[in-house]
Amino acid sequence: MNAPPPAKMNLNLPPAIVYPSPHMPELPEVETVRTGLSEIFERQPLIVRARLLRADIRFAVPPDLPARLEGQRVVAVRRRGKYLLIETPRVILLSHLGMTGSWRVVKEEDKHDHLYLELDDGRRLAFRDPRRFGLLDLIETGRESEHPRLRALGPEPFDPAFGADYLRNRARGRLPSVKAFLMDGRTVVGVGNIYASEILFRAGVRPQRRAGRVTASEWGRIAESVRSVLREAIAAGGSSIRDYLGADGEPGGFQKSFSVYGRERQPCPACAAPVREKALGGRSSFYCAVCQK
DNA sequence: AAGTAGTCCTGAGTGC
DNA sequence: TGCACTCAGGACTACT
Repeated sequence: MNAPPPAKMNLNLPPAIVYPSPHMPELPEVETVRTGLSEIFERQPLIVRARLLRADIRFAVPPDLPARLEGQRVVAVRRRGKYLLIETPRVILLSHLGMTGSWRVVKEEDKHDHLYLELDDGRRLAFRDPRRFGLLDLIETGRESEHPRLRALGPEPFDPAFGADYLRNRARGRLPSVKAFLMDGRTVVGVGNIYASEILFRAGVRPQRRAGRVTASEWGRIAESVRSVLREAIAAGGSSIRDYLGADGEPGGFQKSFSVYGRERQPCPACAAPVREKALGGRSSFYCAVCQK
């Protein structure tokens, strides 16, 4: 798949940069996939056959997964954080796209296809994941809140329970960086490495600030930025569903613009000072030292 | 208990 | 051209 944007590649581009999609599924991409899957499953097709091609992805896929899916009708597709829940009356197929996972309607087989769902409308849906960081599991319908992967997740960014007060209370006394704090799925779901930098740029807060030292008004801007950055990214992805889920499957036209991510040494879009890069907790982080305090 | 480091994987990019 | 090496990322596990 596409590599993340190497900054050197863009040295001569103007500040209003549009990068090729890094194609890394953060919450907006997962929501885009969810929308596409909902359309595919709109008429509640029967899964006539399920085929597990390899079970050794990030976590071992239960061997009885195909058998328990066959004969079921998909009635809904939901999202929790970056997890997708493909729901049937008896079982829920839980999937996480990891870094390189995708769901797509396929005709041709690929060596990175790990699960096929053959539907009674003749379509074949593939879970494809070259790096195998993804996850596939089954949950009994109605018991998703008990699943170990979902149980400890924090609020959705668009949930009323998420907001400035929530963040401030939770961050009290915390030593880790505000960026690591935001990326912790127990704090809030769906904020990955790319959007964490973008969110903190919009909020005017440096990523390396200790979470416990962020002020109330800064939390207000951060909470608002979490929602607005993700909302805009979802809106941008909405038109690219076919790129993710089309018959050809290649994510061609999806483009996304970033203010600071992947732009070290290039001008800040607000003040033109060079964007800085700093590793935080082993993850590359980007910020403007002038605009972010 | 909170915090940190290590781990999984493979394609793309880089350097020689 | 080919090979060795590094890097990217989410989120878990295993330490301190």
